[in-house]
Amino acid sequence: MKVQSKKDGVSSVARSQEQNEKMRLERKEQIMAAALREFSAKGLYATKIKDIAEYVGMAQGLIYHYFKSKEDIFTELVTDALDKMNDAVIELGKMPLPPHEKIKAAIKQLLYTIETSERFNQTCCLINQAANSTALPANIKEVIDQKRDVPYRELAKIIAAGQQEGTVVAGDPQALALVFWTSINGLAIYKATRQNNVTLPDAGILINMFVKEQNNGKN
Amino acid sequence: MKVQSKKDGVSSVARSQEQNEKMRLERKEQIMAAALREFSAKGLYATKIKDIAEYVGMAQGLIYHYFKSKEDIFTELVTDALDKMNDAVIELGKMPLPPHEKIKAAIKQLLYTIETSERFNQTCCLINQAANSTALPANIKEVIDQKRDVPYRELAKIIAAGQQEGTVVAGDPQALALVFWTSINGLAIYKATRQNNVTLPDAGILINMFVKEQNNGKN
DNA sequence: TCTTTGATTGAACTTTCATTCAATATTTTA
DNA sequence: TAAAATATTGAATGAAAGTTCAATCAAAGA
Repeated sequence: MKVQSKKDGVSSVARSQEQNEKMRLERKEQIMAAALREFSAKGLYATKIKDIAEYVGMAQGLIYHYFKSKEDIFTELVTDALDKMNDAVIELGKMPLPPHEKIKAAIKQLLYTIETSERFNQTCCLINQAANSTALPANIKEVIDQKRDVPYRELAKIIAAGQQEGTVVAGDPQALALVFWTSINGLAIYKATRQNNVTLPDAGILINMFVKEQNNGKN
Repeated sequence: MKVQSKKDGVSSVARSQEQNEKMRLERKEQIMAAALREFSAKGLYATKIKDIAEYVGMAQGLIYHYFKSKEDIFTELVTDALDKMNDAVIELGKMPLPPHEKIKAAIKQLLYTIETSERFNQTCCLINQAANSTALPANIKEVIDQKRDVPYRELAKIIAAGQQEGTVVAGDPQALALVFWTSINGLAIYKATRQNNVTLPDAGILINMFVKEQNNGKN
């Protein structure tokens, strides 16, 4: 029975087909984590491959063993981020709750995530950069154009449903959804760029902006 | 009496001391307008001097007759933008109106500006990029660190005063100010990046988020 | 142990700019 | 009109950075 000593200290029975694949994915994940950190802080063009490689602790050239190009890393990060965000929003829509409770739950969850997850905030920065730059390669722009409107649309549906029930404040659902997401996004970015003592709004403040008062008891 | 024929078609009595200075400033203004357009869409590092020069219709080299460097243009743009924004907010604070009316006026004015001024929206994009990038040269970062908190602080004061009077919604003033500006900023950026049919929120929607209902009659 | 495969390195290659500069054109002054 | 000052051009320069590659190392299979 052969035992392999791995870099990460894990020893196991040889099973290299899968093991190799898994290690490769772990390595890619390391690179992507470093790239997210760098890209979210500096953007695609101010981030150097050298920065990412140094952060991971590998030679520049090795990056190209795992990714075709710098833009490729960026594209993969942005695609993943948008997909996860969109999946979460679609899940929210499917939850067995009345619309205003969905909104309350979303606000609480999002604020908690902003408070606790540096990675989430970095991801918001990344999406922000990607969505607001016309300088990106065409393939990234396609991905963005195709995916970035989903949260607005889904939330607008929930808001419209809540207005039907009389539990959500009046106003064009699209417009309200827009304000909702720009706020959340802005808060995440604000937090990401000043780790120190940031006063984030209490969930109640945001809930009051979207849910009618009588439906906003503490729970 | 000598008559000069100018590029811009203006003929006038020779008075070159001032005239030259004025022409120089006009030229700088042209460059800055082009640079704002490019920087706001692409960021500092994805924007090439060639892009700016082409947009103005001059040779690359000539840019350096008017500015020391690319970063210099960026710095000047960001400084001007932050100063104007801060001046406007401070003016708002001094207006002879009760706090909630200041907020209502600000929302109306800002939404109208977002609706009508492409330049304002570009400026928001520029500030957004500048404030959220750690990749900028140190001197720009100093300018930003020093100036970017003014609108939050000033608005928080107004909000706190309104709460004293019972006309503004409850919640930490800092946090409310943060939501206010992230919303405004987000809307401007949203508009800037999709010129087509964007549904901006009605002023009433935003006013209801910050001003108590009984103080929110149409006027 | 020997071979093969994949991981890793770091230097070399190449391209892309920002910036400089010598030359030219234009305007102003005398 | 001639000299001086200013504006303008576009090519040259040089540095920075993305990407490639030949060589080395490490692990796995036979």
